[in-house]
Amino acid sequence: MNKSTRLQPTGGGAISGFEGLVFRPRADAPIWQQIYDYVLTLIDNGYLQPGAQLPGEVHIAEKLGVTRVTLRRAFLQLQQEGHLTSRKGVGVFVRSLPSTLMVRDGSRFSESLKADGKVLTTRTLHLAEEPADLEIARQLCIEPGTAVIRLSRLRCADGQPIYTSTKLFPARLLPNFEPAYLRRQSVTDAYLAHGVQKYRRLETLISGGFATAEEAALLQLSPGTPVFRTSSINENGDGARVEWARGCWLLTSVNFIF
Amino acid sequence: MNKSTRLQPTGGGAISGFEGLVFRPRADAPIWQQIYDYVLTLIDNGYLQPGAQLPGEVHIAEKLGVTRVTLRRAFLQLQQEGHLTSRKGVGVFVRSLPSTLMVRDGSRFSESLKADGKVLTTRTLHLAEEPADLEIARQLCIEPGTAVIRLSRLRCADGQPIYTSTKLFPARLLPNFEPAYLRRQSVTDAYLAHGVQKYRRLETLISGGFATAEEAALLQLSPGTPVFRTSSINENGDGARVEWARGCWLLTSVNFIF
DNA sequence: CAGTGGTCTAGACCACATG
DNA sequence: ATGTGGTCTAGACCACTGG
Repeated sequence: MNKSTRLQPTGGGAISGFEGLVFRPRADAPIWQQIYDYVLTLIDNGYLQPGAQLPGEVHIAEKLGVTRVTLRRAFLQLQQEGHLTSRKGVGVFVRSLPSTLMVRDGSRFSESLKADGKVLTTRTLHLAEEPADLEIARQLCIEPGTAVIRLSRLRCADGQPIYTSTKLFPARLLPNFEPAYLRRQSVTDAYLAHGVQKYRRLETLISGGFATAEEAALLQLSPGTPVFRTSSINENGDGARVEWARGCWLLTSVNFIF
Repeated sequence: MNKSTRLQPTGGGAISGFEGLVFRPRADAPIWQQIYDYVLTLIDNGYLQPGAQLPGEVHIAEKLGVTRVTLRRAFLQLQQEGHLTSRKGVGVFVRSLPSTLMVRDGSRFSESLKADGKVLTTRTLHLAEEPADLEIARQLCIEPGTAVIRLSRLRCADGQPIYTSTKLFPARLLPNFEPAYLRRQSVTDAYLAHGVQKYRRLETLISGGFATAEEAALLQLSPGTPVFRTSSINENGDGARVEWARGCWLLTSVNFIF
């Protein structure tokens, strides 16, 4: 904890519309941290609903009796933790954090994604064939240049983006992938249509990183927000590699269990 | 990527002592991001060695022709990614990122921690008996109040703190833990001394979070830096739970493989 | 066009660590 | 006593979005 700063807290007030909860700066902690706590409290207590837009920064800063710089220091942390999102020229919004999804391994993530009471939806961003580059070829144990199917998706829980994934399949093993998949946006369906009843997770790698601009846009985060990155490989019953998947997950809303 | 800002970049220069690499602000990206890149380059090229102290912020800011605020925006990101650490009243230092350790599961983390060529050291922070609280009792399947052994450690690679862990053992199963452990600071030794030859990982949970003040101090990070959190349980050959371990890892320097 | 967030400046005071 | 990082202010300009 960073101790600190003002001997005589001056400001005070409340975000317009939430006068029920007043902000009273103390002298024992940085003001931006107190604003951070204040906004979190507003969210936790339902004053700020998921998806709601906050008043403008200038307005809030004035109400709280601080500078925009100080306010934004608090917002920065809140954004990095996934509680807020901002869209330039538009506003700052509350990002409902899906109180952490449990992701069990053993099969594919998308299957084990069990969200208690949450509605999981899928958006297919990209689906096309392409030649395998060196990295893809290495992961799938095929020759570079071989045709592979690239599938990029965005998965949401209750409308909030949770993770994006890019999967790559050897086209030879799944020649009729597209129509089979598109019927219900289900990879499992596509597998079944090709007689792949069983597959097993060969290896899963979890690492940490920071959202790129594209990832941030998809997940409705600020660029630089910390994320999980996963990389996993599936084999079919014959021991052939049928899928290489990479995922990008919001750090604060997922638990992995193995 | 945030496009932006200055039409006429004014500043320019180099951090004192690294005149070999000059900082030339462009107009197509935020200055703080360019400083971020600049410092990363200095580190990558060996101008800034691990552990080295940077010149004062005022000095650097002046040299680069920016405000301290702008400089600190870059430093903030660098700290959150684990490249820099700062100690109040002392200075800013380069944190050598151990190019990501691989951590394989299946046994205990500490055993599978294979760092290519890195010297792994252990610092025992705390070792004592205590009564189990509700959470501990639940995790270890014992009665609340039963005696447990708490062991907190800090592990470093090449002197750089990588992760802290707190392990809890039922004292009944390991009555002679302390001397057996302390001989080589090895939990495995303590197990062997009690005839626990085999144990298996019952469950591992990986989540993301942000370093608390204590964690930050131990890991030499700034508070609020994103981290991995792990929680795992080990059983002995009889199916009894012998260990509940929680870990806190620097997000950017660890890969988990399962 | 007006309003929003993103960036930057130029100053200032503070707590802390060190010599 | 000095130098460090941590915090804060008051103002400004910009690019973007939407009506």
